[in-house]
Amino acid sequence: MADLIQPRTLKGFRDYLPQLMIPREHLLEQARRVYRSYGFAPIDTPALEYTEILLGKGGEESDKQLYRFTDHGGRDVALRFDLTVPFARFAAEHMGQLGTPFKRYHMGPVWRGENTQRGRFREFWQCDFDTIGTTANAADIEVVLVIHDLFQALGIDRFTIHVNNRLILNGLLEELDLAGKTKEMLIALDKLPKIGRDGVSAVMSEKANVTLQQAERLLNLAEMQGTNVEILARLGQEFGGNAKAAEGIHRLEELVSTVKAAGVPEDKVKLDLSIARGLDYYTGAVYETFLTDLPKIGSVCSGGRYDNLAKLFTKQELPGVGASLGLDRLLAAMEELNLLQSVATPAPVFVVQFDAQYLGKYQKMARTLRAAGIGVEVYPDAKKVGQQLQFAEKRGFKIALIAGPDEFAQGVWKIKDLAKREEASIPANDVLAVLSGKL
RNA sequence: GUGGGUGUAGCUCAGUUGGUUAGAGCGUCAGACUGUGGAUCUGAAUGUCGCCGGUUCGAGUCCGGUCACCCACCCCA
Repeated sequence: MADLIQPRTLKGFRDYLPQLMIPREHLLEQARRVYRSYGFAPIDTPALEYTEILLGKGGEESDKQLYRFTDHGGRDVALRFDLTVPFARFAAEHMGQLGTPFKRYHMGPVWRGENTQRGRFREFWQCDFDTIGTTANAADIEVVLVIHDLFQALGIDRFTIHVNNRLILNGLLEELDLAGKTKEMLIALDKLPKIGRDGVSAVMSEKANVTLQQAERLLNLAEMQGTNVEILARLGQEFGGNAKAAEGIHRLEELVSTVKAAGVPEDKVKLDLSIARGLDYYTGAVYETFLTDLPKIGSVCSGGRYDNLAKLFTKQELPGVGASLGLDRLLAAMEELNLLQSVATPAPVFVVQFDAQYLGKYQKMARTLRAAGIGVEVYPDAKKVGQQLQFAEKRGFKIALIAGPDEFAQGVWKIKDLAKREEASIPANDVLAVLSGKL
């Protein structure tokens, strides 16, 4: 009569049932395939790190979100809240064996103790890819290509990659003698859509003693709208005077033209001077990817360039650029947009157990097909055929194989297309070939 | 972390001004159908009304707390 423990999960932590886990694994497979196709190599790092490793990179906000505790040995430890900082530690620790440039991808769970919302969890997977050891714009450009190919591989066409370059803002701030106020300016500009020009202006003057004239120039930058070509032209006119800004503009120009030349549709990339990204370590290109049909869920793939990722851990300069796919946010978005197939089985072929006495024959056929790479499930009970077929369809099997005394006497199997409800008798030796053609 | 909203069977919801054994549809399971599944019919199971406590003769219905989810702020994937 012991009291039952209530089965439950923590806030922001979720279970994944097969209907969700099957597409989730599919996303992982596609991400892995695309990353590898560009030459990114896999790495992994521990979920738990010394707290000092994780602290002090992205400001107080991310510090507050750390799951932090003292382990059994009295060590101050924390769960990683992204894959970038652990990578910085990793790179600093192993640079000698890695060599540069080094391209890696890393997929795994991260933890953030912040408030939950739609598409915002406390445990979620990121799929990062980064190139370190080079400042070449080619690497910045490649990030866009990877993101594009990734979403294409996932069968998502309605998305836009928003691109900006912090050099432009930094250059302008430098020119306005506000280089020390970068963070305040970013935060203020970020509020533009909500509080408007005058509001931002007011915040700037209050938080950073910015004059109206200075604010005007910053706002002119942040509010810039138009096609990529128009924006680039106006940027050159208005801000090209500063060396840093000019460099940023040049990099964006090159990015836009190269991506286009590489065959990526123009409308997939949008220059957006309003995206700044809160993370302090970005210094050049920044990227955010939005789904056309669900922009409110936030960016599903973001990243940028950082001058010196590993400076906390090594004196060696380690510039890099990369981005992170928010696997679980994307999955939540796809679920909401009905982009997920509801399949509850990873195997396409179902073998009806017509009669228990033939179990050996059923399993032999199943093994033959499995050896050819086809997933096959044999039903465990010799229930009525109708029930088994109903089960098979509900689970999402594509093909059912049926054989009883009559079939075995004739040396054939019935192959049934569960969706079309058509069946045909096929000689036992041809089953593999016929199935291969159908799947 | 702050503010607002929601919380009744697996799912979508109904439950009159607090009043006897808490309902529907869908779904699930069994049977009609001992070699063939989306139809029909018959029957069945399932809820500590999120959880804890309070007010009351009596609470799903009121109050407080708590947990979870949703929305906004903040930040971000």
